[in-house]
Amino acid sequence: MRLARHDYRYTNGRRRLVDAIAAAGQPVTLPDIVASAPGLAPSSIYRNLDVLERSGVVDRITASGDHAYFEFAEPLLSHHHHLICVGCGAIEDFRLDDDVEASVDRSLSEAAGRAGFTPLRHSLDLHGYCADCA
Amino acid sequence: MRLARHDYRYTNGRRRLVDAIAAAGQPVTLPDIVASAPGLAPSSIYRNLDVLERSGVVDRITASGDHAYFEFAEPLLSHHHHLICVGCGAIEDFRLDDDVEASVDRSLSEAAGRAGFTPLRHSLDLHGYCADCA
DNA sequence: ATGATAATGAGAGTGAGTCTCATTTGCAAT
DNA sequence: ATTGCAAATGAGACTCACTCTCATTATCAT
Repeated sequence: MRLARHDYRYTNGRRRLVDAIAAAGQPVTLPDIVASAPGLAPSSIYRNLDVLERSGVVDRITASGDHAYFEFAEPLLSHHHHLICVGCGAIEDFRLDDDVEASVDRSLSEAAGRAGFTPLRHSLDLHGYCADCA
Repeated sequence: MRLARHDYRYTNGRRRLVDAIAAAGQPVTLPDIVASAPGLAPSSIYRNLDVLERSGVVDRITASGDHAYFEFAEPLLSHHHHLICVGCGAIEDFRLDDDVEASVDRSLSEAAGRAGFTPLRHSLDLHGYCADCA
């Protein structure tokens, strides 16, 4: 369990939070979580999302819109990107062909090198209208 | 002038705002703008950034961090991506080779098609440490 | 069981960004 | 130039996502 490595306890609330994210199957906001796990206190959810992020369980997605989105971290899911609907704000995951991903990585490394930049990760998001909003 | 098309006036404050963004040469936050153009009222800057965004003059970059970043829109600059420093939050522009860009576009279109998604634009950002923070 | 310590939750607090509205400015037409 | 009017300004009130506080409660090791 990833929490144990950081001296965090696997409590009831954290289990329900993880379950709620798992149940959604796509990135969720705080209201999404409250809706699917009523009774969890918002302040605790935020605190625990933070703990989970620090422990490498969850990634925070900062898109434009009122709320941040959360999903399981890339070591748990596999590397992927996001379709972000500019209409309703929904975020969906998708994957890219390995060869394209590899060429992107190569190009990014070059660009980083030229700028004296130490790369950690990249994000590639497609913005547009989802099937419902089109 | 792009503002005219939308019945917006090219006022003194808007000129100073545009000048401040131009002078920076890289994406800026509200505090950056206030620092380089003292006397501009924050409420007016925000209002005008909104006007400029709607008019297609300025793009808003929503990264993690306290403030949104603004830079000239892609029709004015050319298509580019961002190096985002997770240490200090600074954002720098960079370009990708045309052939890589083209293959990314092709792959994104395919992925969008599979999901019934209507693409508008993509964002590709590299997160890491800038030369100063490394 | 029992103690030490971390987690919880309710509500107060913070701060970026937005809204309001009385005043000022830019623009067009006389 | 002047006048009239609609749009822009700016100071401050307001909103609301998110964080912090702290007294209470749950978890874990012994």
